[in-house]
Amino acid sequence: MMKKQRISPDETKLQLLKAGMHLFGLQGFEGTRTRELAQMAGVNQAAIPYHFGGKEGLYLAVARYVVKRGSDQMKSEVEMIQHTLRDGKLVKVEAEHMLMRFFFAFMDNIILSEDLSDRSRFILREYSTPGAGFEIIYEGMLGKIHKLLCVLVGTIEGENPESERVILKTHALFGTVVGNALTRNLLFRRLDWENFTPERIERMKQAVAEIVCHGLNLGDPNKYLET
Amino acid sequence: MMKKQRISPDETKLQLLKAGMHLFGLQGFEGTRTRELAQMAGVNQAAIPYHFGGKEGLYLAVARYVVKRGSDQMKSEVEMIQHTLRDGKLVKVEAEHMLMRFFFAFMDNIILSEDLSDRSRFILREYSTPGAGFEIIYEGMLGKIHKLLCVLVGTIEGENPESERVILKTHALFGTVVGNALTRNLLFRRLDWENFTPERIERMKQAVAEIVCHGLNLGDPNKYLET
DNA sequence: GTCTATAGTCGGATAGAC
DNA sequence: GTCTATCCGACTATAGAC
Repeated sequence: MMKKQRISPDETKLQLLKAGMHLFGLQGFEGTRTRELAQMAGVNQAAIPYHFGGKEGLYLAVARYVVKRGSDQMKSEVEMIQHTLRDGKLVKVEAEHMLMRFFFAFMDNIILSEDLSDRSRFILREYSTPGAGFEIIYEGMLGKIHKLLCVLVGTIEGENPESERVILKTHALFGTVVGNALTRNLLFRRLDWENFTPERIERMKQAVAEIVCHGLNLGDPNKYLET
Repeated sequence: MMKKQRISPDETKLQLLKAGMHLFGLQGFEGTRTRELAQMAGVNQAAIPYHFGGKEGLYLAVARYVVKRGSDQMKSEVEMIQHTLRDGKLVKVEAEHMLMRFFFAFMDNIILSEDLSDRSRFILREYSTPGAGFEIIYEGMLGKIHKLLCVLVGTIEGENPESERVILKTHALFGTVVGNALTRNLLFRRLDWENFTPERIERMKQAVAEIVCHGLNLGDPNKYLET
């Protein structure tokens, strides 16, 4: 007993993945030093080239890790929807509830733990620098979620879920949710917040729900489009 | 005549600002090399420390340049709204039209020229890395726009424009617009687009207008919130 | 597998001629 | 003000002992 504390190889990799998710998300790829990563992970700097083939290898591994954790988290929501779809019995009223449930689950997931906050920052950064990382996240997660949402919106509106119209509308709707995460710093400034809390998220959900359910009740949209 | 082509100091600075807006927006601060910046600007690498005190000085100057150009562009819309507000005669129906006009102008501005595309990329990046640059953009532009939108939404809903409820709702609404820019790569993948065109933007406006005007027509939002 | 030490590269700022 | 050349610090990857 009491022999030198030495973590397992798997633990070394895991700690590096966590550190990478955090630091890459905050500072970007070039803005993050391998020494920082190693220090935060509590491992040696040389462990990065050894285990991941280099800094870039670690970055891509982090992207896959983010996808894996995100998929696990949304799994129950996604499976419920897919199950109903497979039965071919998805009707409007169910689609409505599933859409809202999904949005709310997404908002909870975006925010409510440090790990999740790291994940959302990492993903946000991928939006602005599409590359191999975005590819991994799109293929593994984002694309699937988006398609699923389009199925729900298409069902609600009685239209082809892969039509341009439904995709654009779904994307705009999704913006009400992801915008809260992507532009969180703007929101924080406006409300003098320094973080999200469960109570605040409930009030954000209320606002999102109102928009999704009936926008601003302005009547025929076309009257604004005839410019 | 025909003496050695030598650009003016102002031109040197301008070219560096343009190159900075483009490259910083695409690659981030650390991801961009001063040699790249100088080459794209067609000037000498040593001109960066000379004119801007260093790479970081150039970055902040770019942030101010982005604010200036953005303010100029939105000036007519903003002034029209402010003018009406000063007269104290803003009524619901006008607020509705102004809100939509503003959203549409914003969408046009986000997208429709290379310069604008560079600007929006630069701003997007600031969202994910708040720092001195975000400060400049918030103080000079984003905050003002957000407050103005809240006034419009508050007027439409007959509520205090600076109440948390109105701010959250405005932010969610604004998400339908900015989301199209922030998550453009997701949208492009889903629709097999490689860029925006005026026609595509018109169809995006249609989708945004529908959401803003009446969401998905789902009835009482509270029925989804009682979890 | 992990560690220390270091090699090798690169990038930003500077010096100084023009 | 602009240019070339260069310095100096910082970073990643590697070598090699344990």
